[in-house]
This record gives sequence, structure tokens and C-alpha cells, in this order.
Amino acid sequence: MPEGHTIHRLAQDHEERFGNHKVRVTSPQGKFEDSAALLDGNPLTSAEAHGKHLFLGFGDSRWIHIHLGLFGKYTLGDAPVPPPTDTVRLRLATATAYADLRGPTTCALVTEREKQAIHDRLGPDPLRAQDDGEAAWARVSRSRTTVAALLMDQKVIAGVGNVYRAEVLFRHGIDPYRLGRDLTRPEWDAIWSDLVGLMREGVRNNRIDTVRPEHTPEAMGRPPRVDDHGGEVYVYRRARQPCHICGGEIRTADLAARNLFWCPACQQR
DNA sequence: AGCTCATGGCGAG
DNA sequence: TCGCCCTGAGCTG
Repeated sequence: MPEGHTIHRLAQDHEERFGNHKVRVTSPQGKFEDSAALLDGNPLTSAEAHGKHLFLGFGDSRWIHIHLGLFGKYTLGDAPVPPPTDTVRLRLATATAYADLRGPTTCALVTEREKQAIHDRLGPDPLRAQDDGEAAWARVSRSRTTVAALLMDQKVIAGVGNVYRAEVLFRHGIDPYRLGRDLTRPEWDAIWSDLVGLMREGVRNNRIDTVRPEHTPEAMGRPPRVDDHGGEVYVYRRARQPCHICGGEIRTADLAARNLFWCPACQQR
């Protein structure tokens, strides 16, 4: 679940459900207990996302900074609020709705200044209206690192994870091992604007779909199918399966401790 | 019951 | 580059 689109969707959902409502803030698991007690009963005044970081605002310079990491999960629901289980790190609840957070890498009370420091070390986010790809291009175009690694580097571009990384490179026919400095400006601009569109759709649908209409199973005369992460994709987690376009085998490799997926025939640029 | 794996990221070396 | 942290699903036995 947790790439940038998930976090932006969570920010939206929090504002809709809890915005300017007084909320019960608890930590059934106990690990966020003291901070929860400080906020309990206060109104949630805003919710923001930058890349994979979520910030829940409580008035005057108090924010809960949340990062789901690989395992973190949110459960949002309507009343009645179920009894909490012992892995719930953070629960927000009103009379009508609740949000349960489990397994995050980070859940901490931070100041405005600490929040700003997090923004400062993140790259531009395709999902933030005020961001564009300029700062990212400046780094990419000078880098001897592979474009596959650069897309996962949150200092370069914020919010892209392993799925969007693999999929956007496939959609542009780009070899993941190309070096950043060997990308052209038009290639980067195309990647950036494609990510804006794909990730916005990800926020809307709350899942990752990257297959163009002309390549859907229906359009290709094949049986319908949803990939096991919940969306429909070209290459992610499809190792050794046939490429939707050329029929060749999708390959996988380790890259910086993550699984990379690509079609060597379609991605030669 | 115990293993493996997963859409992340940090700090040590 | 490695080990570590967080949780839960899907295996294996």
C-alpha cells in the first residue's frame, strides 16, 4: 500500500472525517501514550502529506508525524468504533468515525520547526501542487546513479516507491540501469508529468493502476486480471511472466536491497 | 509453530 | 552494503 498516493489519500480522508472536530487521541499499544494524552480532546486542524510522510496538525505548532514504512497500515471506519487491539499505535476517534494506525516506522509528536526540517530534506512531490520537477532534474542530470535508484531516493523525488518506479520506467521504455546524467530533459519531463497523472489517479482510486487502456486484458483479448497488490500493472511483481506488450519474460533483480522489475526488450532506451 | 516476504528508511561501518 | 525496526499474510510442516 504505502507509496505517496496512499499518504495523500490518508491526508484527504483525515480532513474529511476529522477536520476541525475534537478527537479522542489514544495509543492502545502504549508506544505513543504520553503524546496521545497531550493531544486528546483537541481538534484536528489540518492534515498534510509530503511524499510518504503524513502530518496531522493540532493547532499551534503541534503535529503528529507519521511514516508507515514497509508494514504500516491504516484502518479508517465509521462508528461504532471497534474495541482496540493491542497493536494499534494511534487511534483517532469521534462519535462518528475512527482511524487506527498499526505498525508505522514513525509516529511522533513534532513541532513546526521539526516538521519543516522534514520537508527540507525531501525532494519535490508529484502530488503537491506547489512542486515541480526542476529540483529533481537538477540532481538527476548530474548523477552517476542509475535512474532506478534515483527514483527511489526521497531526497530527489518524494513519494515514488517500488511500484511507481518500475511502472513509470516501463511506460517510457527506459532501461532502469541508465544513469541519471544520461537521461535527456524531454525524458525526465515525460517521467515527471506521467507520475503526476498516475499518482493523482492513485489517490482517487486508492490503488495503483498503470496499464494504458489499449493494453488492458480486455483490449488485448485476454481474460481480466487484477495483480496481487490490488491494481493492474505492467511489470511490478510479474517476474518470469510474459510482458503484456511484447510477450517476452519480465526480469527481476536486486537493486539497492529492493526488487526491481523490468522488460529488457521493451526498455532499451 | 515457524518461516518468508512485502509498496521503507535509518544508522553503523 | 548490512542489519535492524515495525506487522500480517501466506505458506510449510
